[in-house]
Amino acid sequence: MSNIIPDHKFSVDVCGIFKIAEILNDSWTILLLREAFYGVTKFNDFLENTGISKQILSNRLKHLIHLEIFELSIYKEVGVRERKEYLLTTKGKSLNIVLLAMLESGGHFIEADKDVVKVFNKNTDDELKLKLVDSSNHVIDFKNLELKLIPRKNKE
Amino acid sequence: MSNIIPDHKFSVDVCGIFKIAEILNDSWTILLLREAFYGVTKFNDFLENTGISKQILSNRLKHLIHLEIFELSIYKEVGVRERKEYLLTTKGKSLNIVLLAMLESGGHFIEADKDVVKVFNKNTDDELKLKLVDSSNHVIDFKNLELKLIPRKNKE
DNA sequence: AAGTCTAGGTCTAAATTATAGACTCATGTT
DNA sequence: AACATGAGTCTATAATTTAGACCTAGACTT
Repeated sequence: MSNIIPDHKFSVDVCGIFKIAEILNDSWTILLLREAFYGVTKFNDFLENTGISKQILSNRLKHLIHLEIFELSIYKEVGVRERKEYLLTTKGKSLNIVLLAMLESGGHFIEADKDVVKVFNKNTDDELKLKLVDSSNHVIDFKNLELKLIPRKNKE
Repeated sequence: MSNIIPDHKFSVDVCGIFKIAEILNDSWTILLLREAFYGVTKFNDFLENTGISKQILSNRLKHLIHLEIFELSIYKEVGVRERKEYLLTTKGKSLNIVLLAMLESGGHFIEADKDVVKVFNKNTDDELKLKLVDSSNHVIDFKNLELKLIPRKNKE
């Protein structure tokens, strides 16, 4: 079987992949979210960690705020000038699953002789993988997967 | 806690997220992979389903072949001209987890009154979610997660 | 009080990329 | 022979990115 999600085709506006494609418009945005998930919040830190230009950073942050992925927060410590922070909203944090999937999947594209970052249970040191689980937390194989369109329209 | 992956910061070339950012250079690439996962294989089908231009489609397909995500396959049925197919390689299929994460997470960005696509167990109709599981397939909460750098360098 | 430093930007010109649409070219069909 | 189709390429225009100079307000130094 060639494709993982066979015999399904949904219109563009009901498929979350399309929404994410709109959000992750370019690879800078992915890198900014990566920084955010690593805990970065400040303009200059995004700048230095990613090598993005100020112009693009400014545009992308505005866009991500507009999408309610980041929110702007001003914080002030005594004796220090106030600083701006770009914080992930709840909606923004919901993207963590995408970042974790990228971390896991991207490992396959790192050269075999390079070190690689993986995810572990910090209590047991067991390596963790993303899998599909049902409502009882049982792992379900990809081949038993089906996509369905859930209607949410308010009709009158 | 603000960030899901606190107190970690790895250099760019050991983090799979960076690799994926390189691969998903623009949103067309995400949409092409989406089509591929839905089973599309032909140039013209990618063209019609996504609205991408021929030029960009041609470039992106070449790039994805270079990355070993797609492979070119020629197939021929009797009495019909031979056709080209762009098939996902094993490496390409390893991106399915990212697409599934996008599907799940992207649902949060679809307007509340719009229909939305979700993932189900086709045998039981139970809704499926992506979660981190350990080697015994036990679900582990995000807050018990830790990132570690796995050395793979061949030293002599 | 004058000058300096810093965070978080904006402005500008040049280089790069994207886009639409016309064109190509080989293989099949009528 | 004429036409259709798949899978592209070519070209000119439009839009984006990039690097780097410039800006501004608040705090610090002297």
